[in-house]
Amino acid sequence: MSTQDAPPLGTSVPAALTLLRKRGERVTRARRAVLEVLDSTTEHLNADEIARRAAAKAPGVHRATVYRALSTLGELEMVRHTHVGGSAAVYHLAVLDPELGAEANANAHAHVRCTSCGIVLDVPAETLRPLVGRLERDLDFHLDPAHAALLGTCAICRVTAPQG
Amino acid sequence: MSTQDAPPLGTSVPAALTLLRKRGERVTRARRAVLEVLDSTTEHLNADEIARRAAAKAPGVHRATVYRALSTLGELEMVRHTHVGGSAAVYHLAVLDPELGAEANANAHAHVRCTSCGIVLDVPAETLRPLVGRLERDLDFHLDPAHAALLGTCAICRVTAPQG
DNA sequence: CTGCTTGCAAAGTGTTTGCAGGCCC
DNA sequence: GGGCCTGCAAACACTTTGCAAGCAG
Repeated sequence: MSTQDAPPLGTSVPAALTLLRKRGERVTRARRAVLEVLDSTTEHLNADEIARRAAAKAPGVHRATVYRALSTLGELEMVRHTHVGGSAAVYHLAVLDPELGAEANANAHAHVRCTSCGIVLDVPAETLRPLVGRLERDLDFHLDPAHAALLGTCAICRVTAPQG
Repeated sequence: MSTQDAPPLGTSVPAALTLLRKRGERVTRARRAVLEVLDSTTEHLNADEIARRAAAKAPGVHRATVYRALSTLGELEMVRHTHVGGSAAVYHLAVLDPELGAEANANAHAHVRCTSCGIVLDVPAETLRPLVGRLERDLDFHLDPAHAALLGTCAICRVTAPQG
């Protein structure tokens, strides 16, 4: 539907593990489980939910370990997270292309979240591009559009509870 | 510098208290202190810092009370808050015009925050307007540009620590 | 007086960290 | 086998809440 297909679910883990090893990082049960969880969905999962699902795949994996794994994978730019309002950060797999490395973020997108119902909507990176350019020029500020969600009210909630 | 002057510091409290009473809310020591703190600066203060300063003006004012006051004032649209990454929300006085009510938000602005040094920069509402319109059209989503800060890297940090 | 607000303490989220032991390479 | 990772528990930062007393209107 877009110019670039979303990566097929459940196919990125082997490449991710290879990349991990290539970077001198260890491949552990916990890290594999986290990657599998992230690779199995397109949802916006928070650390707690990732921990729950990871523990289902690899019993005993601890929440703290999931946080550490997400942190490590984040530093390696294999996983990205988004802060969404005041609540828990949500994580997703970066598009991993063994050839291109972590730059192949063709599915990079920003998020907006409805403060009324909590739904998170994806916004194509292209939509944010003008703003990115503007901030670059005006403030010399390099925006990372995917790192924080903007907030507002979705169509449904606007009808349900008009600008109360 | 802009088409609209920033409101002069230290002048909004009386009007705010009047508005409070007009809405049937009580004027208390804690609420007055919070309003005075917010009215005395243009900084981006979090609840903890507001509590610290409020306690200086009105000894005994408790952090929990400050949170409650900020919440109440927020519902009345006299105070706005911004979520900035994963850290504490920052609060500021909405422009209160007794004639116009809380809509007179001429100084409304969005924020961007440098993930490296933490500095928060203001972005004029005007800069976000195209994005607001775009989301309105594309997703029927009503964006509140001031409610969450976007993240990125500021000019100084980009030089100091070039892209990772 | 009435009951909204407060102070206090405690609980609730979300996330990080110190330490001893375990597993990857 | 050496040292990175993990499990656990505890600490941490931010925010909310139950309750009895206090003050605004």
